[in-house]
Amino acid sequence: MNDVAMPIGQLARSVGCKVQTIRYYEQIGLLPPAARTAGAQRRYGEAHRQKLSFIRHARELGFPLPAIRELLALAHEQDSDCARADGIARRQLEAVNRRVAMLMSLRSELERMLKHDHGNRIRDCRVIATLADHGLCIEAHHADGADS
Amino acid sequence: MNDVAMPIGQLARSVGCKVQTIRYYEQIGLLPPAARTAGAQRRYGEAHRQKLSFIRHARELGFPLPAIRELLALAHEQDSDCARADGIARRQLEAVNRRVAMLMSLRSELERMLKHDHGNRIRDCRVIATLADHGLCIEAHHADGADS
DNA sequence: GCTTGAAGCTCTAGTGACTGTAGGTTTTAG
DNA sequence: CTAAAACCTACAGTCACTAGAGCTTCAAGC
Repeated sequence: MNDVAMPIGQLARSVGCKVQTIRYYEQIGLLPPAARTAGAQRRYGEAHRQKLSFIRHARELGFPLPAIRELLALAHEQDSDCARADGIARRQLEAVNRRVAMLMSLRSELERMLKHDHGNRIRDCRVIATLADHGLCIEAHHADGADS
Repeated sequence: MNDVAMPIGQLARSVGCKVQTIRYYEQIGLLPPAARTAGAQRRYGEAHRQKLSFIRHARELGFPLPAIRELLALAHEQDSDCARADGIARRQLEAVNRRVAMLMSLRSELERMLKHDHGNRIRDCRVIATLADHGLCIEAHHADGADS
């Protein structure tokens, strides 16, 4: 294993993210500053790789960076209570559940829009009509929080 | 019906969005500029309300603003072909399907993380462990990888 | 007609989580 | 020793809003 002295590009490839993302994480203090060569290039070891991997994995699960920051702090204090980490994950699960539910209803509406589209002219187009008239929806999706 | 001369706040409430959002849509040219009172306040009629409703509905369905812009243009030329609108909706459906699939796998991992969490100390915490070790995943979520 | 408070106005900056670009320097393979 | 790839900093841009400062206008009650 090339445990030490890994340049940033190699680290990026090894965890599947962009070089700039790593620099960004360092900039906002999510990753500790890397060691530098005489020419000021970053060099990483296994500890950094693991931490970055943790961050990326949590990001893929949809955790926002503040939550990840908290999880990282928690992971460091080995004897602290698990309940906080548990709570963060639970909140994340609830957010995921909400998003899934919303997307499923959106999907059914899109499918319905496409299935019933008989006209080949805009004035008969179900897609446009459905979007224009909220009343044509089966379900109301205007839950609350705008989601990205 | 107060068909004409509706101020921005009332319009915002009637479609369930923020006042700033409406001004933003006007600014980026998604909504045509409103009529103004002598004192330069915006006043809206039914046509504006319908257009804004269309936009909000499409946003709730996950359409990005450029796609909505295209749909609005399409809806205007009443005799153009429906295929383009259809294509946009179809692409959107595919995106929604991908997102649902991803979120479902994320959900199952989050549930697994929480279910198997027996330790009440961080060192036994499944949540932290799962995030730390990518190998504990059932499925890999790293959709695309610019890997060697 | 006058007052008052809610609602409106513009303009600017901030959000989250990156991504891209310009212009220069360092490393590394041949 | 050279040339190309990878690296560096610093800053601007993305998307779709959201928030705030500091001011003006509107509508209702008296």
